[in-house]
Amino acid sequence: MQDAALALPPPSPAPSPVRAALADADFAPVLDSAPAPDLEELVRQLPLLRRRLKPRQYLFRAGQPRHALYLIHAGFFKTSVGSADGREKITGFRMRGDLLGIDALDMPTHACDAIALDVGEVWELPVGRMQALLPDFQQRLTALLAGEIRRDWGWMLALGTLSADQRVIAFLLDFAARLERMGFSARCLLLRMTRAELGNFLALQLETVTRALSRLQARGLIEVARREIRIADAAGLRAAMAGDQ
Amino acid sequence: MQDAALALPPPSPAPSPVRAALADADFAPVLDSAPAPDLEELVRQLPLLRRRLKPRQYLFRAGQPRHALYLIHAGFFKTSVGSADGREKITGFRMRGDLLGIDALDMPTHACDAIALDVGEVWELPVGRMQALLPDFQQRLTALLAGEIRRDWGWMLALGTLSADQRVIAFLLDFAARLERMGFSARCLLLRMTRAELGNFLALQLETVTRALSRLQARGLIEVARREIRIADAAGLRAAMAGDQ
DNA sequence: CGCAATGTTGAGAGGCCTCAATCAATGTGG
DNA sequence: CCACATTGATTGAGGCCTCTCAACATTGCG
Repeated sequence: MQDAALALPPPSPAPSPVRAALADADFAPVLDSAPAPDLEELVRQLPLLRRRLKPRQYLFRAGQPRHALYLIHAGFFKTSVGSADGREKITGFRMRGDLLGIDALDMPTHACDAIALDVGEVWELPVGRMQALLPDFQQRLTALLAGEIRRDWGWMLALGTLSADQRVIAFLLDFAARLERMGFSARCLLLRMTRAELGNFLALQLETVTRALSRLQARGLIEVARREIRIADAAGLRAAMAGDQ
Repeated sequence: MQDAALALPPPSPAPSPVRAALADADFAPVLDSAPAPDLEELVRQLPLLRRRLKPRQYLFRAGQPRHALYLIHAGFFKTSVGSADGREKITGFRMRGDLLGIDALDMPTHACDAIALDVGEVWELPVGRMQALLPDFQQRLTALLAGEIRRDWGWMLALGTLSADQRVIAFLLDFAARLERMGFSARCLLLRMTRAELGNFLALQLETVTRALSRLQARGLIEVARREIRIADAAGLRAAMAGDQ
């Protein structure tokens, strides 16, 4: 659901059984038969520790002891992994409703860095107590983990098969779809990350991101003003991502 | 643990708290305090359905109903995802001990294709019954899911920051490490996949893979004979991946 | 044995990277 | 309140790595 923008058309009436299984949206009707409420809705009453963060502040770092999971209540975050020789890769941009720290559920310490991109608030979920309070908490964790895997695979597919312009489009469409799910406008995006961070995530140099945005603007598909991006022609973007360069 | 080769040196005594948290090996001592037996060991007695596959045969395809999980008992497999417009990406090469299908645990249908690279045998694990039989089955699933996420992140980092030669080295070292864990030689690799499949996984063209292998051979680091690869200088490979080009 | 699939190597082109300069926005201190 | 430094974004020029297209060798199989 989160990456609906990545897997374009609906399941094709194609040769092999089914394709494009990455689009969780295809299965939404099935899953929604039991109207599952938000995790945030469920834990609203609980006396959770709430933590506020300033821009650029670390929520946690790889290697630090893992005390709990963190449900994002407000703000935007990035998660990243690093290698010993200094290389670094942003693994995702996270927003309200996302759960941070699940990737290290089986470890005593965190496996990635989590950094606030602006002011943010997270709710601390103690895993042990949660399982007692919410009977299906483990199920939810499993679903979130599996969903993260599919999301990662979707981006691996995108980064491995799309050109620079197409990757930027894929990001814009995905970001717009996620904002829309949160009730914001899907037309007017306010990027919370720098060009360098966007390039890191998309496996591009920051100059290439800038140039791609300029090209898309020149084609009349978007309007760029620093970190504010208006989507002028969503259909055109989708076509440009699937069709030609 | 599976990708020890990806995250090179041990945690650095560096500026920020800790780095290189991707190396599960760092945590092995902690986790091994409770000597966890293989999943295969645990289910050996159970009356599981065993399925044999021929080379190039699909175990399952994206979109097909998910009946169970599949524990690889013999052979090598690849998993891949596809987009509606025909792009495809191999998400991993799987071998004995790996569990196939967990990425769709929260869905009624599979989220990827699983294809045997040679003759193979899988054991069918019915999720529902497993949870009754093995009290910590859910825990194991969680660990496997989280491990897959970290593994994916490790490769996203590699593909996003390494050159063609370095990516090939990363693959060879990872493959060797996994074979060694299974009791095979870490010096003599028999690749089960074509150059095209390897290139797809590493986000390279097949010719680039061939050229990279040739260059590594010319530098005396490996010996290539079609799909048989002898690692002549493991330390040199590691240095070439971290250090220079 | 001949065909198909796979792997290797070469030549050329192109997309992205690297290096560099410029500009805008922000905030800091005198 | 403004000079100044800092950060981030944009654009240009040139080079290199990888891709593309092609030919050829090798292996395996019907």
